[in-house]
Amino acid sequence: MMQHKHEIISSDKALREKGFRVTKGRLKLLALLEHSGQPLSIQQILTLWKGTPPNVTTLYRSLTSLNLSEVVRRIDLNTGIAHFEYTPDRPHHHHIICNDCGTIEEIAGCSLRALEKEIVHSSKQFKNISTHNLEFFGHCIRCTKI
Amino acid sequence: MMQHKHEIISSDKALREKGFRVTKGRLKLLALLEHSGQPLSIQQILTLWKGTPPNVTTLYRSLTSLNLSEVVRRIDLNTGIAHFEYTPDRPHHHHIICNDCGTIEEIAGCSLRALEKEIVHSSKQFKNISTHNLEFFGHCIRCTKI
DNA sequence: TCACTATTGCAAATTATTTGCAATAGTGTA
DNA sequence: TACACTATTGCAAATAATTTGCAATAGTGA
Repeated sequence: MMQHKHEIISSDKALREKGFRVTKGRLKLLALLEHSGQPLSIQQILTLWKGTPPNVTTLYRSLTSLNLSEVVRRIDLNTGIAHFEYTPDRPHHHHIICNDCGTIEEIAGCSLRALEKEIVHSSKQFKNISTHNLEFFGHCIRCTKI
Repeated sequence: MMQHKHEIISSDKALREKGFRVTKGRLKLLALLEHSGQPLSIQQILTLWKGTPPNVTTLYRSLTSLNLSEVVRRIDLNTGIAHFEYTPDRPHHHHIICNDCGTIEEIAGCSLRALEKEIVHSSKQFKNISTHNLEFFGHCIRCTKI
């Protein structure tokens, strides 16, 4: 309980530091994302929303602010639409997506820091890597059997 | 010269094996992608096209076929639109993209095979990874100075 | 509590991508 | 080479995702 409270407060801070306001809608959106435990698309967010959902436009704008505040991460699962996941208090990680059914599995941890250093070291144009997107694709056992 | 011819012929084969036809438009598209040496968006392809460009619809359809033939790879650079790059005779690799100006630098090689094995080993739902998308983001030196 | 400005909702505009259909062009076979 | 078969193309129109403008509303600091 207290921990949950604590997370909300830290998201607050992240937003404020970027000059964004902490609104009820954004908090509810964050709670929804945190709760789902999965990267969600805009449509999925609207479906899961309890009560009157915000306007789609608002959702896009909120997610952009949250993303810039690094409280939410925007990821691309090769589906052509954006997905968003809650990031505070969760280690950076990646996913495997089933090419057939779309099942998403989270992969614990990420060991690419060393690789980033190497890249920055040998690159001429880049001396700084802020982040990376890594997603794996394959077939889950259910879809392999079929 | 001969080498170039050779590459075209192997793309031919890849298309045919998937039951696709080798058309003039597709060959020209492949040549364009190969030549640019960069992942290109649909709009960029149209801009770079010499002579009367194909219809956008055709471009989408051709790129889909080429992608299925594994002669072209569709990648997501977090820009919201699809990018396509030529793959034959080139080792699998990734990119760094500048968050400010969009500069794309190719990173030679890819060392994720071992990681893929580990993942498959510890995953319950996935026993097979067919591919992965990995892109790094940062600021190029030009944009860092500004 | 008040003034200032970011955020929201709504309608409408963009932009990316897909679909249907008739005309055209590749491909295998004779 | 000619022919039949069917994938591909172009065009128009439909979807789908995302963005923009503007007035009303709500969060923030003083």
